[in-house]
Amino acid sequence: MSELESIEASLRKAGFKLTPQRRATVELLLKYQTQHLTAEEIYALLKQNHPNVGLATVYRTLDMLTDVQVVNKIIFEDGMVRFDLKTQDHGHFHHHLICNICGRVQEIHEDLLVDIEKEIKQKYRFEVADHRLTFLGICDRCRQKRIDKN
Amino acid sequence: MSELESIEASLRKAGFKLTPQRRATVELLLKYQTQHLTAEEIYALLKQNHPNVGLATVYRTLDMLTDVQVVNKIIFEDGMVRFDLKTQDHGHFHHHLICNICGRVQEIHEDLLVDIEKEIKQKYRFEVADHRLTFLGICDRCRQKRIDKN
DNA sequence: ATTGTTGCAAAGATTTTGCAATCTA
DNA sequence: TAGATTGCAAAATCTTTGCAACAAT
Repeated sequence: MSELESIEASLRKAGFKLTPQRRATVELLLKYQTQHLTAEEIYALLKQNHPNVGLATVYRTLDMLTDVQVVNKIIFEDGMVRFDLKTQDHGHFHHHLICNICGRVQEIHEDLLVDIEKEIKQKYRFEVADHRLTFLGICDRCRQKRIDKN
Repeated sequence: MSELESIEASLRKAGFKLTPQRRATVELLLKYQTQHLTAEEIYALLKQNHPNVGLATVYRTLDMLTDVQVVNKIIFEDGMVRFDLKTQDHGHFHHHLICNICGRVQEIHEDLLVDIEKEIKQKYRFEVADHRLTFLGICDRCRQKRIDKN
């Protein structure tokens, strides 16, 4: 079963109808998997092939996909709301490196926090269900450019 | 020099005038240091003693305080923009535990990421300038309540 | 006195909602 | 066919801005 089919099955299972708009949105999210798109960006890309899709539908579809756990709704430090397909292999171990210079958002897929979560549980008696970890700084590309300039 | 005086000195140094509205805002942030207030919350609290302060002024004051590094503008997973006084002792080692049940935001003041930042730098050649770490889960209080119920 | 600052109201930006028309199952 | 879904426009939120009056240095 392809990833698309598996997502479509999740929707049906949750009792949602599979409309062309929803299918197109899921396909688009699959295509741009590595990126973190905003609702407006998704809307603009969708318009290219589906000129009369409405922005409200995009918002509603993204909400629904968030509900059924197909996408992650991520709010970064800049306050931008971005949507991101949840994929099996990435699971919940998914952190971000945000470059202060070029603004690029890089994902890293490894769990860095296993030991720290244990520590949190012991010290604060806090049951960790999920976490968000973001590093802000200067990415490799921008660092290289800086060196080149001098 | 009190914390208030030191903040007022920062403002003057940056060329800003010290108006009653600004002083009141800083005093309020000092008073509610442990909390993360939204602009609206700050506005409402301010109104109690300064009934004719404007919301726009609150936003402008908070922007200015962010510029001069007196407050942190933090955007959590819920998308709410919150403001938080930067204090010497807390520095940049300041993480959050957010309870999924009661919504309480708890700060923890220790640097958990020293080793991880080194790893990030080596693996991704990313120069870390700052970080944001948030744990989502169930706080001690809510966990206790759950146990009591059974 | 000069320049920054304020409050207000209007404008922006983003997201949500009401509703009649339309589609999916 | 029945109920969910859509597009549109209007509304709701949150934040910013223009401007004349005002206040801090």
